[in-house]
Amino acid sequence: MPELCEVQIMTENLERWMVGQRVRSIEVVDDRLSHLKTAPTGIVNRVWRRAKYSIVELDDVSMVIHYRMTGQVVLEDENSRFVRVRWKLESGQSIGFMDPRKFGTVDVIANEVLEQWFKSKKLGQEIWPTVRDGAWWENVYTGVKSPLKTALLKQDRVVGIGNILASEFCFASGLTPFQATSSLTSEEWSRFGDAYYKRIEAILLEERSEKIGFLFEGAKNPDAFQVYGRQGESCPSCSDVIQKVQQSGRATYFCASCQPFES
DNA sequence: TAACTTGTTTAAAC
DNA sequence: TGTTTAAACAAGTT
Repeated sequence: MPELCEVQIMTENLERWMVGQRVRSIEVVDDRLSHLKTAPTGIVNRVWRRAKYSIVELDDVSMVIHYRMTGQVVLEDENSRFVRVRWKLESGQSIGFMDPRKFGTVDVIANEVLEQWFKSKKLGQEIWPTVRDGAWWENVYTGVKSPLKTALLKQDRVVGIGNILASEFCFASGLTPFQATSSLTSEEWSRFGDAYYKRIEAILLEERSEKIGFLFEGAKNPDAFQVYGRQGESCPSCSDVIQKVQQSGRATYFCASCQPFES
């Protein structure tokens, strides 16, 4: 479930591993990614993130990685499993795209059309590292009536928030996930603006490493997650119990005391 | 075993 | 038209 924080960390890792290095060959393991067999190799000039994508930029083309549910990039070792494609570097190192459920994608896009390619995805605005204040959030969700938590998942407004961060941000700002987005006051948006950034920073701090712990089998969610996956546990800021409900077909976690809903 | 998990796209509904 | 919701899809885990 890589979202903004995890994609950011994996992008930083790819940057450290690959920039300035020559990709000597690309080894396709999963035939769904056979289009990578003919992808150009060469020096990696830049690695950057947009929304939940990592972009590995060579001279003429970029490889655009989307992790979906279970994708990860790792510096391969003997423990690497579920590798669908690997990039062999001149240094001898191998970068693997591990993806057990195979939902992830790696597109090869010519640099000259990359901007257009992203434009077709109709992606919204970034919320990190640029700090967005309450007025910005209020403005970006103008005209959105759906419940707050559902609205946060709309990638055409704001990118990077997935089902985990959506619950986390609501909790951190003391807002109910069920409130109509259009009914939030400026004061509430202001609280949201203060809270979300701190949550991202805290999660980045805890998760930043060569491997994202919670993405691996059997691993526990980070302590930095305050409500996600914690149904039945006690709320970190009061004595109430964290609840889990279905909202628009997705799991939503919240504390009814800290995030009261009065309709 | 079948339900559950997710981000994204498409279709349908409002 | 713009917005919202539901369904569908991928495949492995429980």
